[in-house]
Amino acid sequence: MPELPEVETVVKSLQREICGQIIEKVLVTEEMIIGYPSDVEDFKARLKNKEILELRRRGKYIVIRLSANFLLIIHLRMTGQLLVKDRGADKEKHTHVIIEFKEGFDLRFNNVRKFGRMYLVTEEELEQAGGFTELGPEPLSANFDFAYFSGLTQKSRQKIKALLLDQRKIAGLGNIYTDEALYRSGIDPQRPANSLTSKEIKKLLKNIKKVLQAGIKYNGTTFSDYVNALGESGSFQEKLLVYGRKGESCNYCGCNISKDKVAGRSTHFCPECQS
DNA sequence: CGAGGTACCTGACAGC
DNA sequence: TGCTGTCAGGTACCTC
Repeated sequence: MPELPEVETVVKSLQREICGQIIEKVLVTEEMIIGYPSDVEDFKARLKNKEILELRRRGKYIVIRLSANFLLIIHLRMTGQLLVKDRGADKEKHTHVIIEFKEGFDLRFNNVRKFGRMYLVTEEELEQAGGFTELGPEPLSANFDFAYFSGLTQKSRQKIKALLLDQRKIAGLGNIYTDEALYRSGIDPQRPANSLTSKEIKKLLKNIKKVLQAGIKYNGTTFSDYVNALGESGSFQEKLLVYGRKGESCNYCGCNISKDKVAGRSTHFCPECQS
């Protein structure tokens, strides 16, 4: 479900609700959600009485900084939701973890497909494990610039779509925003990365940033599951030019938008503008 | 290194 | 109504 703009929106909405809260109790009804520590009782015990200090995003990860140097790191994968709920609210069918705050409300982790994960580590543990070094730069940061991106593309024969989806190279792009950025740049998703001209690289770089910023501005893209921490949908789906528009006409040339498998993912593109 | 496949899970939807 | 197959915003892991 969520890519960078959706995760960013969740973090922002959550920040306002849970900063400064103290954790009283944690309920875990689906143990596979807890990626670390391996003992769920440790997970629960470590969280007890910790204060929520700060929230941030790294790629598609949500990073919650807690007191005593702990970090609660969450990946929503396809269908994860983090929701602020009243203590008495009905537990939904796919609520797998509930973090109860002393003030009387909860943070609940819903996840239909159970792919999402929560990791509770100390700063030291994270560092020992190599931290987030496996993740590429943030696409909206100044580090993600022409020099970096052209170096990346020029030394790879990968299909450009596969490269954009590779979190070790760029952290945060997913299937929707990749298709949108490639379409807006007029680049065939199948092109080998090292076949892009310098002009195309510039254009793609600019459009990656633009499409992500627009996604954030419209609070993300909601097709089915994605909502922010208050249960509110995003609206960027209304601005999509190719994703989910198979058979509809291209805004520029009028021909039908196609959908094919590229790099193992369903890929939407205009066969005319992106040839 | 790159490509392609499988697996993890559940639900929605199309077609019969 | 119900069965079957396909697909889904992500990623890890395997083989060729």
